[in-house]
Amino acid sequence: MMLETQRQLEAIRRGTVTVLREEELRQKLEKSLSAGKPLRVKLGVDPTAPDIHLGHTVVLEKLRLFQDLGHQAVLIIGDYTAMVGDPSGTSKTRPQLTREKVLENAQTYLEQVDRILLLDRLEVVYNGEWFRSMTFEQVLRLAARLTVSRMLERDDFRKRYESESPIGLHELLYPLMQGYDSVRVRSDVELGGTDQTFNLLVGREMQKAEGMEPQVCITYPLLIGLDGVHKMSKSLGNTVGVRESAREMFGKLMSLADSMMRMYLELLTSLPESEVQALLSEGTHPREAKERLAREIVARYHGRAASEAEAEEFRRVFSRKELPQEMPEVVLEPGSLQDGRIWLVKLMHLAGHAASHSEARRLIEQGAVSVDGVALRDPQALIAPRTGAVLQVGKRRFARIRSVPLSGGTSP
RNA sequence: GGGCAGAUACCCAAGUGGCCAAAGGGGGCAGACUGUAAAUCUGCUGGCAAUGCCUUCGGGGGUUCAAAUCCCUCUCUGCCCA
Repeated sequence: MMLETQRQLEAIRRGTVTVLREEELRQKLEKSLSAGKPLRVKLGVDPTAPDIHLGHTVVLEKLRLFQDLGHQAVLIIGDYTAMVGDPSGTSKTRPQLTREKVLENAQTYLEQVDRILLLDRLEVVYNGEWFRSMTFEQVLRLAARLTVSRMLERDDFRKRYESESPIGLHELLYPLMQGYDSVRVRSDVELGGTDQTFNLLVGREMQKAEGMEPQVCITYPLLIGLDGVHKMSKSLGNTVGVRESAREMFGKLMSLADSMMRMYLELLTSLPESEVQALLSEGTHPREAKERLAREIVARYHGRAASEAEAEEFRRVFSRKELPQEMPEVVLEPGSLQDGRIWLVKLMHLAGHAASHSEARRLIEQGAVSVDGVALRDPQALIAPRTGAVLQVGKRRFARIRSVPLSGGTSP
């Protein structure tokens, strides 16, 4: 029993920033094991965006770890908290989502976590279940449990206050709501990113106030995004979404800064520590290590075969500078041609490789555009498209041209 | 409720009658160099078959030959007083 407790503790400790408090966790684990009663491990998510990215998956992976250890994972869908928008770590008020939007997002959210969590053993709860029917009196009583100065101690609020940017009154309620969730689901453990520390601690206080044994709070680092500087976040555009194609995922991961590799390997792959060490050692070329990392992560969402295929494709296109195996087609209707020719700028726009004609022009002037490997630098250029010709814009945007003959004709 | 300050492009921010499609920085894109890494250097970064034209400086209205810039009004934000 002692050994099992120790084993679980070690598994849980991996990758954490803080376990608060570790001694309580040990006791809870011991009690749980001897009574044969799994711990209730809470993770709250706000379905504010329909797409989840690797940054979100860090804690989800950890919740899965608890499932694997035999504990009860409780996923709270914050349909009500999403209507507030977690102020943690942000410098502005988040948009308040409508209930319909939130529920819609929640649905897609569950579809996406299915790759990570064991859904059949997951307890899913919406916090609207208890917030919806709360009376104003109850809200007031809850609100009396925290002070304004406590809130203003927080970096995020203080900065906003000092920079004279707005803080909505409702935002102050957020930690309270999250904390109350812990009371309602009687959580033994709550997981979150380091930015959640305050919210998690409020959970402890709320539970104590209700005479419950307080939850253990476990925090994990925030995954740094592709820019290598800021946390992964959709508004910063530095994300890898779990629903992106294998190709996109692979490419994005390969362009990761070297300094990010350790973090990604440790938080997103299940490679044993010894292998992680080997990959990061002098003996391994960073490109090799990164490729391994990319393969591991892509395999998680697209399967081994797709992941291997993508690795090969990547070597082909970027190391050997050959053409991709397959690429999107741009179909030219007869009507889009004049005297059998088309304006290059228009072709790029049609292929979706330039948002506007102006942008296409700029790209051409910058030498980013080629057809069949021949660079074209004249924005006025008209080209006679040959079916099968390859349009390339920049290093990574390709399209194969297909010219549709006049009706009745046969393909050349 | 009263007084004051403010809202500029993806973000921050300059501009206070024509020389403004709007300085600078960030971000992004492209080129060089590479390992589609980082760092660095260079260019671009509203739209339009384009030495010109059109739309854009919180919304609406006005003054003027001409408005991001002046006036009125509305909306939103912050500060001070109560």
